[in-house]
Amino acid sequence: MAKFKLDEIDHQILDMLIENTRVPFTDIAKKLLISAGTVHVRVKKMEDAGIIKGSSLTLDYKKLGYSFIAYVGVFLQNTSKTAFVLERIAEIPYVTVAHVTTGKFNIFCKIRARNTEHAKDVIFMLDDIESVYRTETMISLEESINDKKRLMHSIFNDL
Amino acid sequence: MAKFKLDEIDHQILDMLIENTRVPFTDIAKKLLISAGTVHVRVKKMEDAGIIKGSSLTLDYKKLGYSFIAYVGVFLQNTSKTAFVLERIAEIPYVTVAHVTTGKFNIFCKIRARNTEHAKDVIFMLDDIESVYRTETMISLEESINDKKRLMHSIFNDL
DNA sequence: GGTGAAACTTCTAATAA
DNA sequence: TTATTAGAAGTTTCACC
Repeated sequence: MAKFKLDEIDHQILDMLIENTRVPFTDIAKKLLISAGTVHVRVKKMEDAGIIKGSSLTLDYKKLGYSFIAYVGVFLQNTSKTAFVLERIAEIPYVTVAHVTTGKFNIFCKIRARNTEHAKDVIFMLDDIESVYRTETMISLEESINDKKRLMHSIFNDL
Repeated sequence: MAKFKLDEIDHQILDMLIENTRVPFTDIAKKLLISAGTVHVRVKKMEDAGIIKGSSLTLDYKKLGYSFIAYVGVFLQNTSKTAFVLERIAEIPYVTVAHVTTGKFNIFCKIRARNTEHAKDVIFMLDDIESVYRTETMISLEESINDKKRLMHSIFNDL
């Protein structure tokens, strides 16, 4: 898995696209004092290299009635059942992320739900999976950072 | 905080944009058998309503040399210092998400780093924050779900 | 609400440097 | 590698359903 050598121009293009994927290439070109064609070529190159995997909308889940976020640590009776349990977890749509982890838990999930009542249902679904021994829930009271752009800056200052 | 009433058309527009924000409105229009103008108006409405907060790129952090993900639970000596600690955490760029939580930990973070060595540095930075009592790290061995689209389907089937 | 077409903007690929 | 250019494609507005 190679590291790619992106120069300052690539970096700045990513920067602008991370904030808004629909920024016209012509705007990017104007700001960076290069041609729109160049922006196009570079974005394409990063897509071909797989650095840019895609793009997605940022939605306001609160406005959609889904304001409840919790993290759930899952303990398994038997670690060999990890793959099986992951498959079952993948069937619960309100589980948005699941990681196999070292440390306290075997599997670690993030869930998004309407409210505590709904979250309870989701957690029960997790508890009901065969070979899940028990779960431990951490309810998010407040989300305070989520800064992709700043991470990118750090990454680029490293390279 | 009002719930918005999105109809099936809005839902399908979001669906397509979630997968790729640069899908031309003309393509969406063709698929949904409506005019491009309508797509434009509806997207604008959802933006104005704040349901669509923005858009962002999905990058391959592995290819950028950042393959290490861990979750870190933070214990505070004094809960009243939560805001202060969050500010300090916000200064560490490799911490990509932080939540104030109920349950075991006071604050719960996700970090992204180059490797174990680098992660250790980041965790030390967390440990060094005044009034952080101790931390507990869970290293992600494997990330297995991250399906925004499926969540959206569930949300829409609810409404 | 939606449409369709016009006017405007952007994209993209080929060519040239 | 980058810039230019021109035709293709997409966006946005608006008069009219």
